[in-house]
Amino acid sequence: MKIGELAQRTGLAASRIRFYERIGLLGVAQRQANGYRSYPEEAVLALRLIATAQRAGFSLQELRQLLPEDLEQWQHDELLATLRHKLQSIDLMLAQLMQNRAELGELIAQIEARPEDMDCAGNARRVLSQMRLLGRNEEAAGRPDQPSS
Amino acid sequence: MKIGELAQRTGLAASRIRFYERIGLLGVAQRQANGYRSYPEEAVLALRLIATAQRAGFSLQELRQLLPEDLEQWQHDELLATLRHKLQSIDLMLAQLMQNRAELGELIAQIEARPEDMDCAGNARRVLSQMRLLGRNEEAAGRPDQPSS
DNA sequence: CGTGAGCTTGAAGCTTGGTTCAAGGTCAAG
DNA sequence: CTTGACCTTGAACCAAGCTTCAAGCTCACG
Repeated sequence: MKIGELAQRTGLAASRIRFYERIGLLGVAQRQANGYRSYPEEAVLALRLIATAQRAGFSLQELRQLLPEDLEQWQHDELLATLRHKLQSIDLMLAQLMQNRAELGELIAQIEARPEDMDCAGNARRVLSQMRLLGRNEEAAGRPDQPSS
Repeated sequence: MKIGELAQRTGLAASRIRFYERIGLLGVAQRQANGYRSYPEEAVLALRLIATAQRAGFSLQELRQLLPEDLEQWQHDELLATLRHKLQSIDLMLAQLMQNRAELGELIAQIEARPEDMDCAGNARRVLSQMRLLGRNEEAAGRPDQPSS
């Protein structure tokens, strides 16, 4: 398929696909006789993986390192090793994402921990101070500020 | 505390803290008589929160919108909704990645459990085509997305 | 007093991840 | 055989998110 179709099917701009090829994230595409790039079906999946991984927080740099070079001349053992390596890297992505998730969850919990406890002065103040701190950090804490350190 | 101490305690560069003030993500810091910025204790928490949220995938733009000036009348529901939406999208990424992982695991198992089947051309080709896809291409589940502006 | 560490400013620079543009070549339809 | 959609290239441009630089002020210490 030509780049336009690939772009349409992945939802990525053609310029972006060319860009990925330029920086070596995608292999060099085959060419038709007229010079047009020609992609196999799998390219759709490849690009979707890249997009997903990006959303998962991976830089293109990282992805380039994670995706091995030329599969054409792979031998069996080598292949298995690479696949397993890939599995590991996916696990790594998962770990990172789950950490992201946990951090976000924490954030939510902190903010959520305010509904009824509002009248609990201690908690309220804690939450409030965090909220305030989100707004403008320099207010409150009304003490003069001497060269403290 | 002065900016240097704040930087040290948050692990962020002082330039970065000034940058956040410049773009309005942090409120304007109070000044000591000599013109030095002076931060309250809470600034430490504020910056950590920002850093955490960033790691959780929020842009500074988003954070600025999420953390409006007058937190006093902050709409918790709105904020919580946004955070939860973010959480969902992380979960979606997780699901996609886990599917990738499962498929890859299957593939490895297939290849491993293939002592004699090698001469079965059909199977070999199927496996090979999948392998190829892992090389410069890779499979993924998911839908298109526009990660950046 | 002067030396160095730390603070100030604005402006310029850098990296990442692309998009846009200009100047073309290709191709199917009318 | 022209028109318009689609493709090619390299180079320029862009936004986000910082860092670095230059030039100067402040402050504690010996």
